[in-house]
Amino acid sequence: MQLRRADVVAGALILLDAEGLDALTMRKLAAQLGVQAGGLYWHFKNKSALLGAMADEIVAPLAAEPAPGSWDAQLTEFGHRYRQALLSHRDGARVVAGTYVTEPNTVRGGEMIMRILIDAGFPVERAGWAIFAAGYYVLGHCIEEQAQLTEGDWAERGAGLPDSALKEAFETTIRARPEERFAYGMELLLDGMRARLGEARP
Amino acid sequence: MQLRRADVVAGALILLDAEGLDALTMRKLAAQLGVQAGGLYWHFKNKSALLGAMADEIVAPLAAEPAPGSWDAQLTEFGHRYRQALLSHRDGARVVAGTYVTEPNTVRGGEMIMRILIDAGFPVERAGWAIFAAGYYVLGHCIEEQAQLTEGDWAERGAGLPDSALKEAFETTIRARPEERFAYGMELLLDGMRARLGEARP
DNA sequence: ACCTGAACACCGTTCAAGT
DNA sequence: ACCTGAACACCGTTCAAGT
Repeated sequence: MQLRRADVVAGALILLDAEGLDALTMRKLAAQLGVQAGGLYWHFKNKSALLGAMADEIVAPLAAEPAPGSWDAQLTEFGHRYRQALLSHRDGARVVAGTYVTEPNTVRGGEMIMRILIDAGFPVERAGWAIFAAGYYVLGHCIEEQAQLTEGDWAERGAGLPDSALKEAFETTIRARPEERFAYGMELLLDGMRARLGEARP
Repeated sequence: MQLRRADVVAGALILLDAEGLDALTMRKLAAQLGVQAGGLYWHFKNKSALLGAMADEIVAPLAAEPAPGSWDAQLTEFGHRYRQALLSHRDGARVVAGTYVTEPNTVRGGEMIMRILIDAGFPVERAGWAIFAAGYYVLGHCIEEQAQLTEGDWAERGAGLPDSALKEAFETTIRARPEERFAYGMELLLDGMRARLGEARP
């Protein structure tokens, strides 16, 4: 039974979950699929093309329509859905961050978010800027969330800090419930968007 | 003449600027410093410790006091200073993103930013959350800014997209003056912080 | 069309031994 | 204290050749 492109991606995601991004090598993946390493290059031009395909798979939940509601509720929903998608695979955020995907799910998701903001009254250019900004936030947050799992306790790192407001902030931040902290940052950005929208059409 | 730790970091930053992060190897660095690869491990436990030291060097401008002014002006200043610092070395944003630094400049910078927000009236925990959020934004923005240089024209990527609101947003976003786009995202976050601060103590 | 076998040109890291 | 020499255990990628 031959290997199809989709089998390679599926196998790669299994290996990712089992061993993490740093241990995801073409050789290990090939072995798991019962194939020689070179054989993978018939399906993918190189490793980064494979990672792109994995990223698009991870981000697939973004291609679904948002529930009806106000533009800010829909945007919040997308933000949380994006986070969940990234967290659904080990090192998922790092995989997605490392690729500039123009594959189907990413594109569909991006289009829907754009439509929400534009329909809400944002000029096209500002809508793009706002969405990029929110995207950076979500990615950064999730990369750090997932780093905690891999790197053992962050408390260790905090311990390296001198006593200070920073240390206290660091520790309370790290100890915070991640969803709550994530939602706070999303709200910060949404407050900003609401303020800017108010200016645009009073 | 022997190599000191600081010489290794300085040499690494030169190599980084010349060849980029992906080409920064312990072997090339050693060759440039006139030393064997193994010799570097006397100065640094491993490559990631070296990258941490490089990150702290890159971020050194954050250790300077902000100009007197309102809390939001000071925060804006820090944001732009952070961006400039990241852009001052090739792939600087990726170097900093890949390390959780507890070294002197990072710590001092972090403490000053915390103090600004706390003095402005933010509770410690929320100040930490807000600053992490802003930090993710700046890093993400700069990583993408620097990716443009290395990856050739982004227009190429945009060309892969189907015609849509997303494509238009993508292209206008990419074509925008980076400082202007950066400032817009910073303002979004600051608007959010102002709104939250208003609630906290009316 | 899909994969093997084998090679090429690298990596980071360790560690006895030298000075 | 600081570094050499040499090895260990890997990488991603290419490509003739097989089926």
